[in-house]
Amino acid sequence: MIWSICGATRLKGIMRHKTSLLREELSKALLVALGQALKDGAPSPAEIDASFEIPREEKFGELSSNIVFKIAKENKTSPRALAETVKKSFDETLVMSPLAKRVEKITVEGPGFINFYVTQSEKAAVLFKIQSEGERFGRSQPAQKKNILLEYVSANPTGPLTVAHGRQAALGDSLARIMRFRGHQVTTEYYNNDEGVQINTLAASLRMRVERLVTQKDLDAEPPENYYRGEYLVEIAKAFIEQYRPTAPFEKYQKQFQTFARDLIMSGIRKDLADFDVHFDNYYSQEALGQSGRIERTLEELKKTGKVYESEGAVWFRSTDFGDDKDRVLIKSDGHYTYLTPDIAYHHEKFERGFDTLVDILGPDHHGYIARLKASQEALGHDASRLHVLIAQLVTLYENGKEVRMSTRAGEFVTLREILDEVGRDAGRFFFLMRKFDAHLDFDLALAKSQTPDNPVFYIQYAHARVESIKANFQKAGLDPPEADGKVLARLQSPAEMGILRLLAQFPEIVIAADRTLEPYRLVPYLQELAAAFHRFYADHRVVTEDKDLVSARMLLVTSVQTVIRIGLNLLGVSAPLKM
RNA sequence: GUGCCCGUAGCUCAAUUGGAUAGAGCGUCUGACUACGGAUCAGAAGGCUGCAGGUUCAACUCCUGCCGGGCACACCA
Repeated sequence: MIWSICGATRLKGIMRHKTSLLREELSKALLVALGQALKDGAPSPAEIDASFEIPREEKFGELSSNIVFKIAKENKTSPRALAETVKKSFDETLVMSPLAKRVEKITVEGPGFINFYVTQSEKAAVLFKIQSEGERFGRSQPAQKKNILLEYVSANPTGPLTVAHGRQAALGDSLARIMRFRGHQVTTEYYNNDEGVQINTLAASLRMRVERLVTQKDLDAEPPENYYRGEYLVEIAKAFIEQYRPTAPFEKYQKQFQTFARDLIMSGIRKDLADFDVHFDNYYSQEALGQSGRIERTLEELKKTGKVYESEGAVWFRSTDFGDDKDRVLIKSDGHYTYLTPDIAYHHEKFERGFDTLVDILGPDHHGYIARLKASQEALGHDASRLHVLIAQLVTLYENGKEVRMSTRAGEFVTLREILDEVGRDAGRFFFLMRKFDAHLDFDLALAKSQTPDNPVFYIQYAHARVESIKANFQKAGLDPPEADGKVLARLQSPAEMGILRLLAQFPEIVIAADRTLEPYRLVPYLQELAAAFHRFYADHRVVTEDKDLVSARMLLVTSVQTVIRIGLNLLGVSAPLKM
């Protein structure tokens, strides 16, 4: 049970609902001050709001505005001089304003930054907010609620998931969590390439393995170049033999070859994903798409746009009209579709299902694919800027400083399953998400496995567990439930405590940024910093003491840290253990 | 050759998307436990942000040209 939301804390504060509005209040006050300083040519409220930022360093206050830089020139004054005038005017009105209780002072620094410093009670008020909102803290309403289809992993069922897919899975799942947390409507989908050339190749590869096993010939020979060559197919071949007891001629099993490996591999993929705690709302079958006739209909629609032509016996899409660097084949001269064609129909269908935003997560080999896919949707009348294609870059595994070879032999690779077995779900996910998805990722297996403070996952999780033991200690002491009001919270004064308050207040902004940029990794350095601030506090502040008010205040502080760490880890898909 | 991404401390990466004295972790060196979990904490050293120009009040960030690395450039999927 979560201590803070089971009613143990009584909030007597009267400032509970004020905190979120401070920025707006300051915005208004600044506008007034600017109006007096300038007489005409004052910026719009939106411009002022956009000029606010959270200063990197604590000594520059809680909020900072760079508005004067934008308007000093057209007003023929220096930024610094304008800022001073604004400050003067602001100070004069502040005295009589209700803001006086919340804003301690404003200063002009550097070339003209206007910095706002808030009062201790204002800073501490974030604790009320966290206590009352609980697990929903940080969930600010997006300006625009989106209805998003997030497609990710979508690995061909021709082999087990690799580390690369693991990264995509971690990224997609975390993004879904973040977007949902923010209030967007999200549907997750796995596009299953369950028919086509690669499945035919898979069938042929399986047949070869079965034939070799049954006839006991060429068992150690390298499979042909274009076949799937992984050892996993030998296992599948054994299962096939177990089930069908095949005998020559093997042609008669063609249908079984076609589906057996595919379905077995797909169920393995689903199992891996489930163990990685990744779940999809839909699995979308390409085979079903083909049978529905949608591909043909989409082709007809494309033809009507006049962007389709025939040449050299093939059917082409004039994607160059939409910025692609060359036209693309839709139907090969042998009559088969290219890979692109069903995918165009699939994305068209996604838009037609009513989603206003599509997000695809693809591997780095799909880089050149984006332009043509966007071109096709543009041609079909969709807004291509609503299709976001994220390319998750490659993962290199290291163990004790040495690279773990991705392919020692043809068809051999490190699987997601191995990562799960080696380092576990939490560390696996965390490490996959630690870096920007479009940057190459170095994954240190030894570090991920280690249970020392060097390992960022353990460092953060430990902070969460540590709060739990403080709570246990508090209960053991048999103290009354903490009571909190402004007077009690005023006891939080030390730099370590103020640093934590500052970080807690920033959490909502971090979530917004992660959502806007589709970058879950932004939570990682934040959580590391929050955990570090907590450990620092812990080192020289005792929570459970004889001082009743101080105990209340600090209990509120540490449980708030625990709540925010839990929310943050949860958004990454990493567990927040109470004991380790 | 063309297009996209990247070049920041010895190593792995940040930098609020154009803001203030470029920050963390690891590694190196020096310290702290009869206290709620030392699975922790404090301190030091370490930089011409690949190079050269340009735009700006302000450039790691944007523009141009080089140098170095990665990826993509199929009637493959």
